[in-house]
Amino acid sequence: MENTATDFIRDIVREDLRLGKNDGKVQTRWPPEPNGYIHVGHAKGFLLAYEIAQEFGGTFNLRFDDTNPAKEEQEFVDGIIEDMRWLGVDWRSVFFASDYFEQLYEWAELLIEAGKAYVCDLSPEEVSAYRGTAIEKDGQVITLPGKDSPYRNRSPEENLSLFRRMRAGEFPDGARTLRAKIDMAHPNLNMRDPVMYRILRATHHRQGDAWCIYPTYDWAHGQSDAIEGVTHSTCDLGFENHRPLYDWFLDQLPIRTRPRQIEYGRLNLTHTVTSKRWLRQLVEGGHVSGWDDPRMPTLRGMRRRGYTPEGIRAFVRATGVTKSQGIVDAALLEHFQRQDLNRTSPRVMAVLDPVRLVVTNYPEGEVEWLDAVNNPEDPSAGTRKVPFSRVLFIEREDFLLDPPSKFFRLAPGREVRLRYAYFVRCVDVVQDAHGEIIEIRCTYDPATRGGDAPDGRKVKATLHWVSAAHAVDLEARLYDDLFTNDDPTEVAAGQTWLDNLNPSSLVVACGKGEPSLRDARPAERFQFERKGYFCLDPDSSADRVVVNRTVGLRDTWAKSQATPG
RNA sequence: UAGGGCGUAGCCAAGCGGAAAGGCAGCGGCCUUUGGAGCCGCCAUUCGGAGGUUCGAAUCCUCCCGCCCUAACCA
Repeated sequence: MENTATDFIRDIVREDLRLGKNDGKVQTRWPPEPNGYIHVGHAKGFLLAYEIAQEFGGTFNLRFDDTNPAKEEQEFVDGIIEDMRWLGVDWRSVFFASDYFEQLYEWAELLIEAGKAYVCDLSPEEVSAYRGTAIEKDGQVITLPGKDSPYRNRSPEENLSLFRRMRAGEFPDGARTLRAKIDMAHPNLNMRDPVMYRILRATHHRQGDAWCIYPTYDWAHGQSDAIEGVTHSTCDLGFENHRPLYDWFLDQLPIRTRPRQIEYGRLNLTHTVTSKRWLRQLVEGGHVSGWDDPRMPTLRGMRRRGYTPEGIRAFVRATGVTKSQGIVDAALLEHFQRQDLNRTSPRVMAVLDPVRLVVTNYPEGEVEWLDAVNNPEDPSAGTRKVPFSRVLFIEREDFLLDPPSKFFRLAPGREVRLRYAYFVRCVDVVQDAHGEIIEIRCTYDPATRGGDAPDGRKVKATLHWVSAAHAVDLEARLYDDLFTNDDPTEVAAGQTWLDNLNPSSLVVACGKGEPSLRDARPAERFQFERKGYFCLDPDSSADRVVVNRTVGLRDTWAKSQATPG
């Protein structure tokens, strides 16, 4: 794979290698919690870890961070694996933090025996108060120094006994915790005797009811990295101030390898949200059709929309790896999608807003099968036959009764080319009682068959079209930004972030497509000439063709119309 | 408030003491049987601000300003 990318994390890996750390090995991992489906932001995370392992001849593993049975489900582990595979990522092994519960438990006893952990009977509110959690005072937020828990000085023997009874299920949920004995005055709140175990009776998706105490993230994460032999443990900036704790735990344990946590800024995209909490609300609130709604930034949403794995990877790569927190313009994602789709998508003609065009001097009942190029970017894609006949459909917006000067398309008396077919000249227009155009009447020049005029005359426009008698009906789902503003988390006074939803993020059009579309398979991608990239939706059936617009073509004409002047 | 981070063009982002890469967006033009694609050109006298060190600073030092994160028995 061609990837000369470099960034501060790769610099660290390179330097560690140069210094001979970790016996010259590189091992990375990606540790999702199986509590939802993954999105582009996650893709940045695992692509980074995966590609680093590849570039440095190392190992990449997938590990599910399943330490909270209350939120996790098998459905999501399956979904995450499926989505990662689709993006083209693979791994040496799939691990589960829950497989380390016994080891973690033993290590916890080790800490207790060393006087480094204790069982605490404080309630969550009390823990928070003793910790010196920030409070508001005189309009100012202040942080108080922490106070020792009254249970902090229990003997190792008593702690061990209590901890074993916790595991044995002798106490109710939430009654006690095991806490690390670090420093209640530490400026980093994470170091003020963090909780290592909580009592929680919930059925774990893999462990069933084997446990009623569960390790917290902090007590499980670094240890899992160490057990697996991870050398470089990447995560997002949100975990920066957990690093001292990550290191502290590792310092107490008899481990053979020493993982290093490195944080990077997460990927945010304009006009969408990338937070499982918000995405879940969109799904559960019915604002989208599901986790795979084509407007969702989830990998399955993007897949259904027709985005290509290559395009997504190129996009993620282009955004770089830094510690700054930015919002990347969604136009960059679209750019990489168009770039990939342009060279790979077969072209097809489809009309999204059809209006009848009758070629008055073309023989009734006659059909010609004309040659059309499948992909001008790829000669090996070959050609296909497209039927031409007397009655056609063209795009309603390609005709104007009274065109402005810059409008090159069809108008009364004007001649244009029908792609791969003939030059036609508009000779008449039929309107209904409301002035709505119901039929455009043209004559064609038989000498221009294929689209070239032997006399060398030029036309200013080439239109796409379909033969009415041969057309397949299309339900075209046209997507726009899910949210109207760049950053949907910015909420106007008196509103919620849901008020930022774009009411026209989905528009359904009833179109007409060339007959080859009848044989399309779900997920198959096309370029509808002059309109955009589309793919077949799984909602399609034998008598219904449903397509999703992945992304439109760049349209400088529409743009110039949108901003007159 | 404390602790941890971050500030280079509209958006990402290189740069690490010798004198502002690149991509996206935008704007012109060429070309075109997709107003697509492609091609060419333009787009930061300046790097959050102010001082200082230096022959020389986006890069080093000092102070200031702004923004973000954390303060769950979530991850």
